[in-house]
Amino acid sequence: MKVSTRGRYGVNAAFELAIRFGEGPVPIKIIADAQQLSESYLEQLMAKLRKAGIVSSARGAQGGYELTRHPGEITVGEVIYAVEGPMVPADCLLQDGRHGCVRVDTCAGRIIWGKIYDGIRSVIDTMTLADLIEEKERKERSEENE
Amino acid sequence: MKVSTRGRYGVNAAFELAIRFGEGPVPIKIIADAQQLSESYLEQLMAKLRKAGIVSSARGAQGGYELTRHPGEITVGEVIYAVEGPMVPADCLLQDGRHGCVRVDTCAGRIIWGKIYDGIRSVIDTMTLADLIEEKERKERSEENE
DNA sequence: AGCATACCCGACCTTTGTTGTCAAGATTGA
DNA sequence: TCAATCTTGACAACAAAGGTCGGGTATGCT
Repeated sequence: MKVSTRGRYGVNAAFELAIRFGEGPVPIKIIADAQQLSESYLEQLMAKLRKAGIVSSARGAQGGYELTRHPGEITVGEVIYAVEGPMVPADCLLQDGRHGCVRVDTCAGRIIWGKIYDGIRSVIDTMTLADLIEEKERKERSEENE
Repeated sequence: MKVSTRGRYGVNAAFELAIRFGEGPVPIKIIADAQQLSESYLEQLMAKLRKAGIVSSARGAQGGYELTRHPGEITVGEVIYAVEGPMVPADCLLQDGRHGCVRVDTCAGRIIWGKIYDGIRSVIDTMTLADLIEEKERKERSEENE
């Protein structure tokens, strides 16, 4: 039960872009350095974010990536969904309506996975990148007072 | 963000044992048939459950597996933990106290993963195998009335 | 022209999922 | 008691998916 590295790096990268929102395109190298991960891998994630319309890219010198919308309008869920697909703990929850699991009657776990799924979504679908920035700043302030 | 097959099969198997609690050892073949998965793979999961003290095993004819405690005293979380390790969405949440992530200050995701982790645990640590049985029976009753 | 940067693609390694093979222990029936 | 049979236990082999990296190409600024 892990968030894949895609999800983790993706959120971290989006967060980095959120901090720099409004400063123009940010090259991938900057993000990779800040988050200590390889440029090659990050590129693949940025491609997914671009295809999902979350970031835009600019080639050439002074190019890079930037968010297409204000950080307050992008939820963490959107980012995760873009890089690693739905945050559903078990595939049988995905199918529509009555045609879920082949063995609905014997699959006890569905009750559990459903509850977990609801819990996860209530977190990631309501929290935006702007909220993340705010929480981080609050945390830093409280640490200064120690 | 998936529960691995280990977790899913593990919970399903434990659930099957819970239904048969008190009837003596249940051979792995019965469980594998009921859940439609291979005996070989299930054996490996049962070995983990045994090492975790959740089930006991008896060899030879009339042997099999059974729960060591009443289904009401075994949480789903225990089972999942035994077969696939902690349900922590990101490893950096695991380390103790202040020594977590090497880059605590740059890791925005910790806020998110922490909230998700709390949500998941509140589900799986409170729900027991007996609760699962009860929920399933309730579901079946409501379907009869349709 | 030259440089900085995104973009595409393929190779490799690690982890997870899955199945099969053989050994070891316990019960049953003669 | 002995042998046949049922069952778990350990381990190896393989396939599939995810993660990681590097090289080469396209594009656009200066």
